[in-house]
Amino acid sequence: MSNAKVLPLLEPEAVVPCCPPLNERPMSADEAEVAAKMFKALGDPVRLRLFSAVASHEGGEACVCDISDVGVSQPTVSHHLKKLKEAGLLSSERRGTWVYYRVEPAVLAAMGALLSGAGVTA
Amino acid sequence: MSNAKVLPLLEPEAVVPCCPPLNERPMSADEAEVAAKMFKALGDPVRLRLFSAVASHEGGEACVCDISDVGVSQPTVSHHLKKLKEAGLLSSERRGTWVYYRVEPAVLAAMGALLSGAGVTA
DNA sequence: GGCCTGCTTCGACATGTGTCAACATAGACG
DNA sequence: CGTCTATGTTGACACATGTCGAAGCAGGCC
Repeated sequence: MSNAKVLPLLEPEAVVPCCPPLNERPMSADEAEVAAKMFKALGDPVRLRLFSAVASHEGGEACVCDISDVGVSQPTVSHHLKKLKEAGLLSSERRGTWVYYRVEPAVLAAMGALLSGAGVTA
Repeated sequence: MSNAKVLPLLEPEAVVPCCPPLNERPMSADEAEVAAKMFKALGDPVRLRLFSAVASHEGGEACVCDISDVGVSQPTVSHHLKKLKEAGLLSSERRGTWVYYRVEPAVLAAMGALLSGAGVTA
């Protein structure tokens, strides 16, 4: 565990191109599968609060200890953070004693792109 | 397709003020409860496809018969449309033999506002 | 080394959710 | 009025999900 940490090094091209805006064309089954995962990740109140806590925290990252005051047990907090990480919305990094979570801007942008304009056009 | 299209005429006051952007401040439990409902509604692939089909349809509305080709049975389509309606994302109106569903722009705007900027700031 | 703190994983449980077949309802059309 | 088509509702069932307590792992500190 002491050797190099293999970082993703996500290039700007790697921005999730998941899908066109919702109102551009009917979504394909595959697109919907991908996009629904992201929405579902934010479809739980506890996860939404955790995510918001991380997103609004200084520097865009927060230690678990800083955000675990959402009314559920600590294992549950960990469970939800894992879900958010699996959905690509958060990334985590251990720094000494604490584990820090950070928002993944690319995925957020993708979701925003999905919604933006969806109610505007006809 | 030959009859009149009744446009929504929603007043601007009706915009759902559900919550601040995700990165502005940690969400309260109540806010998260409300917002999570909307995300959860789009957190299913079938619902996402149905919604996208309505949103991308001409005039922003579509008859059930136009969008029910998503690979599940008709009752299931009806069930999901009901869920989307309960979440405030769609509204329905019976016109003669057919029922037309239409996107609710205000809620879409609210969701977009939640996400917009969430990955941009720090 | 031994312990203490922070976080994750495991096992179990209750509840929620997606799905379908069968039935019910609403208009249109004869 | 009877029937046909288009949607919605009900009941049932399998599966996913949220939650917790207990145990495990990682790293700092004495």
